[in-house]
Amino acid sequence: MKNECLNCACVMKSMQALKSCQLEQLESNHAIVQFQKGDPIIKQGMFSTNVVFLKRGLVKIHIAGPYHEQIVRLAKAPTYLGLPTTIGDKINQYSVTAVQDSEVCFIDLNIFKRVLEENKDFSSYIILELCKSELESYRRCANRTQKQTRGNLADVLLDLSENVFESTEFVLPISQSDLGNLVDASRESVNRLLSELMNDGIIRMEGRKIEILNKYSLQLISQNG
Amino acid sequence: MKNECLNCACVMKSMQALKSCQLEQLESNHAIVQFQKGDPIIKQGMFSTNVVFLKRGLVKIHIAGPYHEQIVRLAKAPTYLGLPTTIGDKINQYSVTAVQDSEVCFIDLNIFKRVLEENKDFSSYIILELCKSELESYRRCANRTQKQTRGNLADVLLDLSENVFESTEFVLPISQSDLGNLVDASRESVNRLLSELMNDGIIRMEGRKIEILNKYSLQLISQNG
DNA sequence: TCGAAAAAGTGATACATATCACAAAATATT
DNA sequence: AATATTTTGTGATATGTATCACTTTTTCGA
Repeated sequence: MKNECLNCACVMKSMQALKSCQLEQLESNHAIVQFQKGDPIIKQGMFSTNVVFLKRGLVKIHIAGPYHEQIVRLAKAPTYLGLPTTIGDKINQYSVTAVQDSEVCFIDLNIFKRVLEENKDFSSYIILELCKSELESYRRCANRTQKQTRGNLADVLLDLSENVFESTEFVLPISQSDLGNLVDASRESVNRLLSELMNDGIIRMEGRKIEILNKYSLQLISQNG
Repeated sequence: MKNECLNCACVMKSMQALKSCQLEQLESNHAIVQFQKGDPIIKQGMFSTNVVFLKRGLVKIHIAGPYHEQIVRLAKAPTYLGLPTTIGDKINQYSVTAVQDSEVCFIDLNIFKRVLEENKDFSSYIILELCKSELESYRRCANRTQKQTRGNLADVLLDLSENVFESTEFVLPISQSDLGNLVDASRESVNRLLSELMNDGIIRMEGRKIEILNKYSLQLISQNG
């Protein structure tokens, strides 16, 4: 009987493979669940007792701000989800929702913590990831607040193209309203700015299908106001 | 010969005391340095090879945004400084500057990492801190971007009063210009809003000395626009 | 397949806040 | 003590974006 965890990125990403006894602990205390586009995976305000690992798919990480929902970022598989909110607080401090059909592995928090304690390399890896992720969150926040919407929108389009879909042509995984929540703007502003980008021949849009025609212009817009 | 680290909050904060051999490792690989108000402690863009622990004083953590410097937050002793930027990247991704005379302990990163690996409780503690800090940074970002300046300014004043100085009367540790960098507003706006708070009898100001006259009003302003 | 709900498109208007341009005050610096 | 530099105070103006109010289109569920 082969151990399912053995080839899972959850483990692979931690450079040093876990010992087989640790693998077994994970194996017997995890659950793999399928989620459909739109399904909530982690819900802010609920108890969290599981570490969540995204095996396949794309999700949005979002938090209830003082006035509206803010999308912190999109995350694509393979990656841990909600490590901070699972370890940092018994109650989820943010939500995670599938924006594409996704496959998720739930790992019992206590087991995860035990493996973390038993395996130095694994815990070093997790500490490193947490540090990087916090750095990233500082940078994101500085950009969001200082750039104006046009620049942030350009950033999102570039990120989707380069990192998420790795193509100049892709289908927007979220609504314009959510795009607004991701760049701290209203749905209407996003719409107007997208139209503008179309009129300027920088992108082509048909429904949610987007093609980036002029990446260089987008980069300029991202950098300047 | 007593070990200086023994009673330092750097160690104390990690619930379980370190073993004496670990204490000795820290003892022989740390350096305590005094900083004056205005002195840079960590500089963005420079190599980082030390974990930094703030023993005494008050600092600002700031990052160069696309257009101007942004103050991520103020941090008061005792606390680790720049764990994410020290562990997460060889090059500092943000700066830390003393805003009051401060005392800082530099610990060699390799030693720190070794102790981290050798002591489960310590590494659990650090992981927990990192998670909490990331949660906090999400929350802060959502507030900053969604609230308008008046509310953010009220937040800062409340935070200074309640958490930093623990008094309704205190001396502003930073300039109005920096206050602007902390609430994502221009120096002029901050100035006008402070005047407004004075005229409304919510605070009293004489130079940088501030007294909060009506905490409840400030809380209201923090919550509403 | 039809009706309802959600998403997208677009004009008019309002407003918070940036920016510019100075003057006055307070702090450093030599 | 004298001078330079930083900080603060305040008006006038410009502008990016939110908000409101509607229509059209697309998507979804019964």
